[in-house]
Amino acid sequence: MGEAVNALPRSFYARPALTVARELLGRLLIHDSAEGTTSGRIVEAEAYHHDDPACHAFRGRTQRNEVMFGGPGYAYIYFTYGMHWCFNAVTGEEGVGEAVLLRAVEPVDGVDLMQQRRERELRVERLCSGPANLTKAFGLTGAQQSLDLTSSALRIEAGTPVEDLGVAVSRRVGVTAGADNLWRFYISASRSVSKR
DNA sequence: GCTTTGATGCACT
DNA sequence: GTGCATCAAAGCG
Repeated sequence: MGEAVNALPRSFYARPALTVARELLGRLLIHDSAEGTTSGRIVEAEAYHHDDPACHAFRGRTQRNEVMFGGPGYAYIYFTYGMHWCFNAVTGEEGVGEAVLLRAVEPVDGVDLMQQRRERELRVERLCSGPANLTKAFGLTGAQQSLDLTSSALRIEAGTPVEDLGVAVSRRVGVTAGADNLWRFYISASRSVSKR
């Protein structure tokens, strides 16, 4: 609990969102909470490059997207559709405004806790399949806003990077602006990917 | 201020 | 495959 020696360093995030999104696959997302620890292997991520109309930071700094400009390696968590939380890792240099949306992980530790939080879903491979499913199973809300992913209760460790051959690319889910960009990456063999 | 939209998930057909 | 719940932030004027 609380150990961050294996967490990916800030330099990992201080690169373009496109690069970081692909390289986050296979990594380990960990959240230590009062209820216990949950962790999972990242199997799906989308890049939101600063020069992209679909990116929350595209039109400049606002109260909502402030964290995206605060430097790489921090958690950007936002509320959407009136009921869902989504979790991003801020990427690029400070002041740029871009991030990677984590869309799905394969549960590793804390499966019982995830099932309690989800209440509904019983199949393990689907507990964190989808950006809002993931945040619910991990207990992530605005309370974790801007936590340091390199050294806090919410962090990402090295895990096992995937071979290029195991990575599939597609359009991002639910995006209208910049829809043609193939900026969604996922591990094609994983049962936990949210959409095919 | 007032309206529109959305990086969704789920129930239902 | 389709429709809906539900509301904060952005966009507009």
